[in-house]
Amino acid sequence: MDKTFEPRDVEARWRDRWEQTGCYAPSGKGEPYSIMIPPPNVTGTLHMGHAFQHTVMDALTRHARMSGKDTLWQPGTDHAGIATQMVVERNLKLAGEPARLELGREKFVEKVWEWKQYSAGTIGGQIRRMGSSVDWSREAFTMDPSYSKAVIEHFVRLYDAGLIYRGKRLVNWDPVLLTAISDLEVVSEEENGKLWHFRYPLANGAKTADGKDYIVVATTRPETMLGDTAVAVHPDDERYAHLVGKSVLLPLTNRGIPIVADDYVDREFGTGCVKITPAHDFNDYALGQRHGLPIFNIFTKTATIISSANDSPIVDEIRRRAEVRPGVKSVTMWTSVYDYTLIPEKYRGLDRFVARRQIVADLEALGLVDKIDDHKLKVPRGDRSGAVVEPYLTDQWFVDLTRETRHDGQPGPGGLTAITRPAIDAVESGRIRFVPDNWKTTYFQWLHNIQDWCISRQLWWGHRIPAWFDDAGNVYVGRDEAEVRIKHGLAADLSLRQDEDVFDTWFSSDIWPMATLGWPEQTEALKKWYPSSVLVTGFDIIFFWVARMVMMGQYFQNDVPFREVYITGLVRDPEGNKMSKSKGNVLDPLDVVDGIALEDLVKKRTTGLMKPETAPKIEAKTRKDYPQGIAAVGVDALRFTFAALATQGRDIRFDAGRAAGYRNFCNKIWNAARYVLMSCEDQDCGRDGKLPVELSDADRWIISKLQKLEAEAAEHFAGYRFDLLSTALYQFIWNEYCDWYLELSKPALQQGSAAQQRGTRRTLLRVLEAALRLLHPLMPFITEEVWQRIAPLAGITGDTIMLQVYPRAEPAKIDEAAEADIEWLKAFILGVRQIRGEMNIAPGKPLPLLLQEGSAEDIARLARMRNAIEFLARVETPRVLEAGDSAPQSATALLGTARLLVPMAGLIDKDAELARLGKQIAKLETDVMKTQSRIDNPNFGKAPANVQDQARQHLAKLQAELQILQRQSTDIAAL
RNA sequence: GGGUGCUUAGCUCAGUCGGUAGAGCGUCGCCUUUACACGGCGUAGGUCGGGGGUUCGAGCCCCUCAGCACCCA
Repeated sequence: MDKTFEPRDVEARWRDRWEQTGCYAPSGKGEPYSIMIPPPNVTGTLHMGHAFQHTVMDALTRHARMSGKDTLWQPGTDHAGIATQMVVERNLKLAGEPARLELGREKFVEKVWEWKQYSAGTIGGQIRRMGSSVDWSREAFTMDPSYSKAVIEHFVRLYDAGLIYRGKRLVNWDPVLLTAISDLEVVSEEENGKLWHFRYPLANGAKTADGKDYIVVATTRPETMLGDTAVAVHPDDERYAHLVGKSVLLPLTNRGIPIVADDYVDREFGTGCVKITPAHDFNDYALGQRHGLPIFNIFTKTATIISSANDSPIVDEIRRRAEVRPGVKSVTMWTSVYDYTLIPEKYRGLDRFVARRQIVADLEALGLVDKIDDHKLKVPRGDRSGAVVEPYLTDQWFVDLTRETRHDGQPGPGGLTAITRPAIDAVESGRIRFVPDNWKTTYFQWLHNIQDWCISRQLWWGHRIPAWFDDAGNVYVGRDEAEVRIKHGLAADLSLRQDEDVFDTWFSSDIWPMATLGWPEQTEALKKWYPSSVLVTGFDIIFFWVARMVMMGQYFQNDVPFREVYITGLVRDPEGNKMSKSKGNVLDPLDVVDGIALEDLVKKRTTGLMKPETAPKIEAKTRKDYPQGIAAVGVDALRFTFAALATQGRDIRFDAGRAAGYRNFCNKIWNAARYVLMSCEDQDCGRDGKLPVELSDADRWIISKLQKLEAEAAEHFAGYRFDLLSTALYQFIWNEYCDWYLELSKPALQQGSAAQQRGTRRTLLRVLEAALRLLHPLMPFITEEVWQRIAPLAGITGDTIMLQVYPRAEPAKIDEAAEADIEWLKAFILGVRQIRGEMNIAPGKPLPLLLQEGSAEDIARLARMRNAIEFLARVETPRVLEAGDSAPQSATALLGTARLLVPMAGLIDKDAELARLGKQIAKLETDVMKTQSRIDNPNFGKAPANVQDQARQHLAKLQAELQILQRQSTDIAAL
């Protein structure tokens, strides 16, 4: 074996072999266990967050597999409609190729497919390199033909059940990407703006209470005034009560619009008068609905002012279905107006922000601007484009999630009953458990305030909506055009055109746990692995994805899609910022694995930026965070780092130093294995059991400790405590096995009998072999590599550690006596080391040593473990002092009630020993004081008896120790 | 405005049933001892965000204040 662990070689050796020999595929035996990968977007490459979650999933998968379960980790990728479409559009631009609209739909979609092949390949490569044991034979993609069929199927079934409707509604419109987006894709942040106060002249000679012939409305969006269809005041507002029912003359347009009363109006805000633009504001829309106001759309889909009859999607007058909804005061006939001639010519065709400036200027010229205040407001922007989102009236498809009964009046449950409530119930009833538990409140909160889900997107990349229109505007839904014609009895020559739009991506990934297993067919795989065992994902997609999978799983399979949801934290940069390409603080997990020079990292982070001007800042931060670049740590160390940082419900700051520390841990394991091999190869390791084997205290101690570790590992897997798991493994391997057991094995192998040597070798091998299996789910590569060499010597056969059984504790092997013996031994050796270390005595120099006031047990232990003590403490044979013996002046260490004495003659400086004792005495004195005052508390008698006893015993012990040290100090001082 | 977290050693974080605080990294000293310098041995470092309460006893439970983060409206 090499002297240092070289991860690259080892990883390369195993990852292909595991995959090719079918180790990743389900065994077909045992209890089913499955994890569905949250399909990464085919937008590029995996980031640290993926690597983290994949580490967790792979650990769970390997653990389940080793525990004998029929384990499936289902891989795949998501087409990620809008995100991927944007990536491809940008690539076309960078390559100087024709833009999307120039190419046309068919050619463009071909380009996206090319990109998908590339991106999925990159992602697959990354997943493979990380050692993730997914079943590649089942790899899925949300746009695969079979998957697409399932997407269509679930839409048609929901539609047929009256749970999907098409409606003209205000949606969040992205005027750059030209598509509707869902509420979840809008990010609102506070920005500095203005609050304009405009004077709207009263019509027909009406006057305000204080005699003015105008009222003042306040607005943050002056340009929308062209679409105003009312002014609203609060019904209880005395200032305006007499004006309700009267009209104002809308400036610039000279349209008369009514003054209405509605308690939506906040009397305290602005002037208490609000201009109402139902077509361009969600609140105004609702108000307009209540008051039967016309909806006057003034924008084209690129958010310029309409200028011709073809600009708006609203092409004819519509009549709102009479519908009673909560909050609707009256049912009114409701009319939408489209008439570009109502807009003064000078504004037609202007961009919304240009129009704003023009309108303010024109009102100013007319003396109608009352005042302009600075104002902070929440500006809604599309999370992809960053453009200000426009509430916009368009035809879209919705999933009903809010109605008790069907939207169309047919008998049957509505979405609230059929979809939303069962999803709430799945978690409320405990059939799905969130880990950590408190995420369920987030889940409930969203579901209790849910809106209908707009599932159509005006994109080209995605599943095209299976709806067809005839020339009369009738809509027919079916699995394909042929089915539609049959289902609705349409003539073969009736011309039908399919809806141009595609589904929201989440309206395809919502069936991921079912469709990847073959749904709608009730396949064997579906029967076996649905529900999946656990979903591992981030809290940021609880709404987008988790809740929606629960909805669809409950609806279609009448069962939850997963039994547990383990919510991971987000991986952040060293300062705690979210990692994002635009911030330039992303890390490629493989750059941590392979290492990267500072200059390369800077280059990687500053090329291809959306905003090239941010490059200097990004460069500075990168140089600050990683002044030496990043050292290669290998896959195992990176995985272990993620596990160690995976504390419950907390985001994790990635710390390259920590990863380097775990690389050292790998090296430690490697060298421990080297030592074990050197000690055991070509030796009698007690394998055949024919010759006598004798286990020492140390052997029984480490075996006992191993049992406790195994029990702990089981517990931590069950509780998803990968942080505690990794700490326990690290402690055991480094601080018990390497620091103590390996050292103890040295004297045993040098000086022990044949039977003792056999016992030691067997224990060295068996404990290491078990530790490797325990560690394997977190560190697959190094454990496999080492196991291949160790296992045969331990008498274990098998092709791979992957398919070995995960160690389980055997309580019978717990040996408290041996543990106590070794704890005593450690204390003994530490006492001597402490003196040696603090007195600066060379480590190799053998010391004389006396044991004073040792109990019978101390003396027996000393006799039994003398070899180990002499070897590890580097002492001459310790001499036991009898009761009457006088001791020379010595440096002292306490060992329970006994004392270890290192004679000072020629070794130890008087002052140094006094200083050392002084420190220990000071510490003991404060401890004594603390404990004493606790006992002296007059009410301490109320504490349970055992606690009192414990405290008194503790005090007595401290006092005894203190006394010994004080006496010692006085004696030495007197020299 | 509503909700969820967080604040513990220089840094990053554990801390289970309330019993008197731990780890890794870093610091400082000694050591090229035959598994490992990606190492060994030793050492220092804490008013557990502030205040109040419950309790024999609070990092942990309750109240309150401050700061930070995120989610929803």
